[in-house]
Parts: sequence; C-alpha cells; structure tokens
Amino acid sequence: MLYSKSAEYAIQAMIYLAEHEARGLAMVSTIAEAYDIPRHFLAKLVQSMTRAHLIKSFRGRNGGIKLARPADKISLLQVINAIEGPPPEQEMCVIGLDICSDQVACPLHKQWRHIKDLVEETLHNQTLADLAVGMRRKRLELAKMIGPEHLEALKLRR
Amino acid sequence: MLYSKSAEYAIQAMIYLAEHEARGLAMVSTIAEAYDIPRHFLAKLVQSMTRAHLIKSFRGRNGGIKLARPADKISLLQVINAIEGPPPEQEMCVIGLDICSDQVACPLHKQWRHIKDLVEETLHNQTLADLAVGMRRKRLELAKMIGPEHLEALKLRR
DNA sequence: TGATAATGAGATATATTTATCCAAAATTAG
DNA sequence: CTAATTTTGGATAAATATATCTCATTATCA
Repeated sequence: MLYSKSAEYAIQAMIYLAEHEARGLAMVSTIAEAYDIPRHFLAKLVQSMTRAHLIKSFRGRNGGIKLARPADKISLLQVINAIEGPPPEQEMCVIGLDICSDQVACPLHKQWRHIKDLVEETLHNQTLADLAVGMRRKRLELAKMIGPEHLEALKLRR
Repeated sequence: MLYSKSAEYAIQAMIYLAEHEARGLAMVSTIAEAYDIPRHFLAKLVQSMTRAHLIKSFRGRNGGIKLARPADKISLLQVINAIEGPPPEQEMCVIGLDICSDQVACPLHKQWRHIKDLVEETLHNQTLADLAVGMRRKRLELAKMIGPEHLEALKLRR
C-alpha cells in the first residue's frame, strides 16, 4: 500500500544491521541472502544509504558495511527518505490537483494532511533500535507458537 | 505518496461526473480534456469502473457515461478499490515480512494498522457528493484570490 | 607481489505501469 | 439503410521500477 519495494528492502537491511550492530561489519551478500533480496539490487540501495550517511562501507577483503551511527540515532523516516529521495516541496495533492495548498485546499486536504503528519510522526519516532528489539520479541513469540526447532528454517525475514 | 496515477485519474473523472450529475451523460473524451488525462487511458479506467458498477455507460451516438447511482451513494474507497483491485486478504506488512499478523506482529504492526484504519475510514466516509461540493467551494475561493476572469483558463483540474 | 574478497558503478534485461493507436461493436440521426 | 459517433477491446509503445551481469576499484592475506 505505501512504500516501494526498494524502501522495503532498505528497511529490512537496516534492521539486520541494527540487530548485528555489535558484530562489526556485515556483508551485503549475507544480508541479501537472509532476507531474500536480489543481491545486486540491495547493493545499490546500500550505496544510496551510504551516500545519505546512514551506512559506512568498507571495501576489500574483510570489508562490509555497518550503521554509520548507533541504531537508536537512525529513524525509519531517514531510511525511507534516503531511498525515495526527499519529500517534494510542493507536496502532492491526494486527488492530483495542480493547485492545492493550505490556502486553497482540495476537499480532502485537511484530513489528508492529518494522515500524512501521523505517518511521518510514526516513522520519525521509530528508531532502528526499536525495530531491532521488536523483531527479537516477534521471533520469540513465533518460536513459542511453532516451536523453536522450526524457527531456523523460516530465516530472518519472518 | 499513496495511490497510483490510475486511481488519481479515476477519482478526478468521478468528481467530474458527480459535478455534472444533473446533465445526463458525459463523454469520456470531454472528461479527459477537462482534467488533462490521456484519453484512451481514461477509457480503460472507465471500463473498470463500469464493471465495478460505479458507472453506467452507453455506446453510440449521444452515448456517454454517468454515475451508476447518486453521488452520495458512492464512496472514494469504492472508486479506489475498483481501480486498484480489492485489498489483499493477507494484508501487506509495512516492513515486508512474510509472517506478520495480529498474533505475531512486526514492530510497526499496531501503529500501522491504526494508520490504515484511519485512511480507510476517511476514504469510506467521503462520498463523491462531498467531493463535488468541496471542489465547488475550492473554485470559489480560488476565484476570490486570483479573480474570476482567470479561473476559466485554469480549467477544472485546479 | 600476487591471489582473493569485498564494495562501487555502469550496462543491460525483465516486469509493471502508463500511454497511444486502431479496428470492432453498438446506437442513433438523418 | 447509411453515416456519424461513442464505448469496447486488443495490440503496441514508452516510461519507470525492479533485477541481473560484468568489470573496476580497494583492501587484505599469504
């Protein structure tokens, strides 16, 4: 419903990095495999995030990537903006009208603004650290339901 | 941010029909010109909405299309669903996780569900009649700001 | 130094969305 | 009946998003 495949992949990769924060560098190919993301495609997303200073990358043998700063200092919103580009100045009207602003508003303008603010606030408040914790909790719940011996088979993306 | 070009066009066309409800049939090409929508592309969207029983169409000379029922009986949500197809059973997780449900929730699940519900509720509560009234009001405001003599030049889509 | 392993970057391929074109079918005016 | 007009539907094209491939660049190990 909301974001591109690219943004989705990027978020998954960032969560991976947050979960493995302690372990030093991670390889793009490892992450790609863990989340079933096309390897080279992810590589390009990583490049975007590197340019956006969300990731630090290191080439060569023993190279890899890691978060550019602690996971609790990176918000979901930053990740999405790094991938989708900065939000447009003249924000899009839901109905696609050329002229639609707070002054001359389309019928949905006010409600839509509310929704957009809510989305932005939500994404802004979620740090990668929060997501990492949430994922760990989720995996525990899942293990309780299906038995831990099956969890491995499900891989991380579940 | 949110919906496809197709959905946007469809909404615009439906608003047109709602605004011209009294006048009987309207032609697809007229609507396309009014809102600067590619003519043949709109024709296909109209077909979708006809199949979804939101529009009634009539072929041949003096043919055209009109709303299948009064504008206050058609919601924005219905229009969007007609174009984008019905919402998926297994609703997509924001983060793109395979397993994500109310039982085993991803970190954002709850907040996202809230947002989705809000969006759906908003779209559900907006009828085409509401939108038609809103557009008329908007055009009046715009006329006040730039002078009514310029309004014509801006066409309807503004 | 040379072989190896990693990211960076550009070219290319595939899929999906958006846009265009053309002929067929339906309806009505004359 | 004929010609004009309108939607229908299929084929095709262009644009964008997603995916793949290849080679260059950088760094480390032996």
